[in-house]
Amino acid sequence: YIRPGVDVLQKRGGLHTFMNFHKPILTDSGGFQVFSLSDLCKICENGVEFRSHLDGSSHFFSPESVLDIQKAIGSDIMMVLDQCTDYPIDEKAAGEAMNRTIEWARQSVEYWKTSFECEKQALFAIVQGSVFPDLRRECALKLAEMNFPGYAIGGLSVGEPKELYKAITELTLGYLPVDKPRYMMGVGSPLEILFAIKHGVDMFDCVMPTRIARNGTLYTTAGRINIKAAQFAYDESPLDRGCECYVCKNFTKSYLRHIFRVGEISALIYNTYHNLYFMKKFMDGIRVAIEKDEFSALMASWEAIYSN
RNA sequence: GUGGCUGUAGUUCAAUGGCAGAGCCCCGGGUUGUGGUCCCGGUCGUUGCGGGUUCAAAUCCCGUCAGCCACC
Repeated sequence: YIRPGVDVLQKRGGLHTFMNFHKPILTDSGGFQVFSLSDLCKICENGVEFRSHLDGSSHFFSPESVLDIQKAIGSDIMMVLDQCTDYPIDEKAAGEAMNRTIEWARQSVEYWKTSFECEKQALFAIVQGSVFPDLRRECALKLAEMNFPGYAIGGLSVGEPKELYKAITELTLGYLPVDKPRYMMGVGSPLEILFAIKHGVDMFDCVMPTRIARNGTLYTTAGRINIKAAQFAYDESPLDRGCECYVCKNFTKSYLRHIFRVGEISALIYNTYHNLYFMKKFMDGIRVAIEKDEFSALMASWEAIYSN
């Protein structure tokens, strides 16, 4: 919306053509940007006022307008506008954000059903309610009544304790329809993904693999490594002996450490590529294990390697 | 040859007589609904060298060495 702009994406034939990516694309509504860029946003009953970080211009997003944008750019799975809350937050404020999220979801699904080709572009709802079980239950049940094509759990992994995160995830999943995709937003680490899948989550998205890659941390089948570490200065082995990706087949840790430290752009690309390759293989491994009924064993083996 | 300026952490620089500090670098950790940002913690000193004054010197004095500038 801000850059390159809806008009560019539309004239270039939508996201799939623009990116030459011909698989399903999920787009977020901007609800999380409201949360993470809260200094530039003001929330009211009808939507959110957003100030561009590029030129300071003011824009207003409503539940309907964010769907218009996602429609125009050709999203396959659109997300409703929601209100993500910070942690910690008191129950009253969390309840207000939840009620607003529910009301916006109601408006969203109404607009979607009347103005969209529903078979072509799906719309997912987002459960809020912070760490309060009563709020999570109420939100999940009310959204479930609206019969969305899929449901997301939002507002987690924003700083709450690990045990609270686990309890709320499990509880919320229990109130969402099992015949619809259940999507955990913004998660996460390998172990968090395993935990979530164990309890029924079907979809994820997360910046973690790419962000930590850009900052020098790589996933391997032997745990996380920090390529900046001095111990790799003379290391002639690949990032991960068990990995067949382009980076592992061609470069040593010593070289990857060097190009990262001197700021070579290629280092960011290689690191990112490797971590995404790892995640793909990680997820494929989970699918195979589930098919063979070996999920528990696989989870135990990863837990022995990763501590977070 | 003469005059002047400057020498402080790996580096760029603070500290004008009173516990020698900061940024960067370096070392370690973090990053949860994308942007290299950012956050947290840590190591590092014969204050060019030698003497002197002083209770106390990076600081004042003498000498010396090095770099730079100007002039001859």
